[in-house]
Amino acid sequence: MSKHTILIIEDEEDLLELLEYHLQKEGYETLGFLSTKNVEKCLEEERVDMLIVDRNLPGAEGSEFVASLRKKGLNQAVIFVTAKNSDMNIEEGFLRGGDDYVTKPYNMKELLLRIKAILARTVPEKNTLLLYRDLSLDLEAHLLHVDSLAVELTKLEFDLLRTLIENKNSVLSRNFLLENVWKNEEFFQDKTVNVAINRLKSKIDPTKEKEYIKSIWGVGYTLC
Amino acid sequence: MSKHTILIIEDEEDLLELLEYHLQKEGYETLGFLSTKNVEKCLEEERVDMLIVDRNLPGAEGSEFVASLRKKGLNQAVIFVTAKNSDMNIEEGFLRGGDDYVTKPYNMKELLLRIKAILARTVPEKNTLLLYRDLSLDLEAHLLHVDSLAVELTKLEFDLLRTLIENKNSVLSRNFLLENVWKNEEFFQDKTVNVAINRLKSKIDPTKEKEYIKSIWGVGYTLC
DNA sequence: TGAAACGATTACAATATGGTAACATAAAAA
DNA sequence: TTTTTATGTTACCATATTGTAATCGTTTCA
Repeated sequence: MSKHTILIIEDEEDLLELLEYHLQKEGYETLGFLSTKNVEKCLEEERVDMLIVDRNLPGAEGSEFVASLRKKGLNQAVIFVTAKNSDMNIEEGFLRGGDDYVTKPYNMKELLLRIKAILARTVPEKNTLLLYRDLSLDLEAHLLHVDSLAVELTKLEFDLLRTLIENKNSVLSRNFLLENVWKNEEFFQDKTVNVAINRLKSKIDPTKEKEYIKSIWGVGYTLC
Repeated sequence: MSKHTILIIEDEEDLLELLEYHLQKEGYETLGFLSTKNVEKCLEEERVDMLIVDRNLPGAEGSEFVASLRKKGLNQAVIFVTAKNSDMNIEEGFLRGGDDYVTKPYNMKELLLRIKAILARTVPEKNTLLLYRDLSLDLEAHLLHVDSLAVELTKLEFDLLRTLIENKNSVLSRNFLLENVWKNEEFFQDKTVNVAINRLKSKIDPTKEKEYIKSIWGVGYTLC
């Protein structure tokens, strides 16, 4: 799963760095800005999941800036950060399209928790993609793309390829595969695996140019 | 548009009344409880859009109660209200499925703003249509338009199509559908789904030209 | 080098799964 | 009440999938 990206506008350089440090430690991508300059362009070019905006910015008021972005279709969640904490200002922030409001000095742990809670609500969960070379297996949609070209697999072939990718650094014995893909190793024979592997190979690589699956003599199969 | 309904669990009776008063003044329906007793039953029977929960409840810990509800499938947003404000407790609240955390004594205006912001994110707008290709599902009016032509669906067919559209990027197993559309997966058989899908298909695409619904052999159904 | 063991490939048959129509029953409408 | 509608079940047929066996090719090792 790819990382969430958080765009931050904060004019105090030290604070921006500190915030970016903590967010990156939590596994987020960050895009830091010291002013609203270039932010719009960045939003057009990058996929951004959330914004953290200081209201006190040089030359612009953070919540007004966000309000103008909202008018242009910004849909991502926004957390306002500010030293101001009078009722009036909090209200303005929410009315101009804020999703949360944190006042300085803020507790970093709390801010991180708020970010996490809001992202959980606003960013739709990505489908789990299993990747291997130019293969991309979408477990939800039950879809395989080979070099971004859709290829149809049967349930057995799909499960087999998934097991191979999930264990891409091991050689899988026929017994292991019978246990994990067929679920009943005693009922079938080793040859069954051979044939299934073969069918899978011919679907994901009909011209036999790419050699995804290698057989290890006397041991089993593995991705190579 | 119908009112949003907010369920409140707060053991201080005065505070509960005050909160209900303000929420009602803002146009919300409220369901007040002095303890966790009967809350589960109420959630089963009433449509609730959000919960406000005090963490300090007689005989139960609010966030533990919410965590247990989440396990049973509660999906609505929860705001915790509490006098506690140590980091540790805020963290617990978020980890147990809270969407926001407000400490007493709280500013009523701010709480109302937070409620509004969260509802805007979590409750799908009633008037929005669910769209898929030339299908348009109006959840309020319980109406389907196919290429702007009205088509009548039964409740079951409607729920089925809604579930398919809401999960348009996933293959849905018959069990998933029995759970989510029929609500009682154990009572019915897989074939029931086949027949229902079939009836739905013939209503939305009687000439079988458009192929909205695809069956994935051995897995389930999906929109294509 | 040659035999044995193992893997690849192909064809075929059995099985599992899905589609469809007909029927039965329960719920809603008239 | 009678009639209509909705929906679960069953039966039967069509088709996709997949195990098996037969055959051919390749590797291993004496």
